[in-house]
Amino acid sequence: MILDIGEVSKRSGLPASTLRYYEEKGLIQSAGRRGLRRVFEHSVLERLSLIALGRSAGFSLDDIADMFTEGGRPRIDRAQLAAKADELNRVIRRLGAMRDALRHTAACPAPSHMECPTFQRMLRLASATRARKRPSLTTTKA
Amino acid sequence: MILDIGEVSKRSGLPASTLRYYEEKGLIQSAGRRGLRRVFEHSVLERLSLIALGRSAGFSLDDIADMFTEGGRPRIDRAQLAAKADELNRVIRRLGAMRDALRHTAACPAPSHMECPTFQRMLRLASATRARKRPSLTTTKA
DNA sequence: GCTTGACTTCAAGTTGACTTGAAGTGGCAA
DNA sequence: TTGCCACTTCAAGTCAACTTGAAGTCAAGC
Repeated sequence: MILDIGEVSKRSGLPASTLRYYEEKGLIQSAGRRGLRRVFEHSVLERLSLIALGRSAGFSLDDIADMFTEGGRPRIDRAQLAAKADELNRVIRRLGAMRDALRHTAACPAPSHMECPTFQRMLRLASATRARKRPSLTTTKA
Repeated sequence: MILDIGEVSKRSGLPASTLRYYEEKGLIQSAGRRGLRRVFEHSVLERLSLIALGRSAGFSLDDIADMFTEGGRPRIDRAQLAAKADELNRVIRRLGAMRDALRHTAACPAPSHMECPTFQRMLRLASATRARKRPSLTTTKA
């Protein structure tokens, strides 16, 4: 089964421009061309799922590219996965504390948040969390 | 107690350029100038903690600016906080599932991850998680 | 045979949060 | 008084992951 870029776009939910970009980056390959047009094998969809997975686990496209350039099929280092899981776990804990503090603050009767000890604890927690480059998440851009 | 930008930088851990940038964005104010130089009140450090908190909870700088331009002291909408907490909670659940799946996969004896049902479930989970703009988190830049 | 519109390339633009560089200023220790 | 160097401004650069636009190609349906 072969697909043109429009079909892959439709099935994967990714715009064609993104697919071209991914190809340029070496994340996916087309099976060839029909005229000018790229022709994709059906398996590219599986590959794209894998890429989505990596992205949502917090890997960069470059990280992901490294994961399966070798050979052709995904080669994923189990130790790397475990390390990523641990990292994720730390993030989750921190976010959990943040969520709880947010909830408390939302319900807190102190006239100013500044006088609320939970809020102050949250402040210290946040300040301790330096060294992250990007907004950590949920940049949903309202 | 007043501080020059170098001192604020040292105490907050933020580069001076970032402090100027924050001032330009209206996130912090200097108490005035001594000659050309900005003079900050000690309270700016508290403000910076607050900003760090907001950032780590996933608010953009603009979001944060909105939170305390009114008046001068932080005005944080409790409903907004609660909403953010809920959003955070959804993220946490998703990340938890991802973490578990990563761990499973790291330990999974299937010869190829593709044959592992948990891995496949994770793939579906990841594919369902579209519509996020930025890499969700932990872009630690190895 | 001709139009249509989905495809193509390539360069440039976008976004958010900063950083960097060049060129200038001025407070303060010696 | 002098000189250092932390400060200043302003413009431009960076980064990742794309998106957009202009200009061109071409397979297929009418």
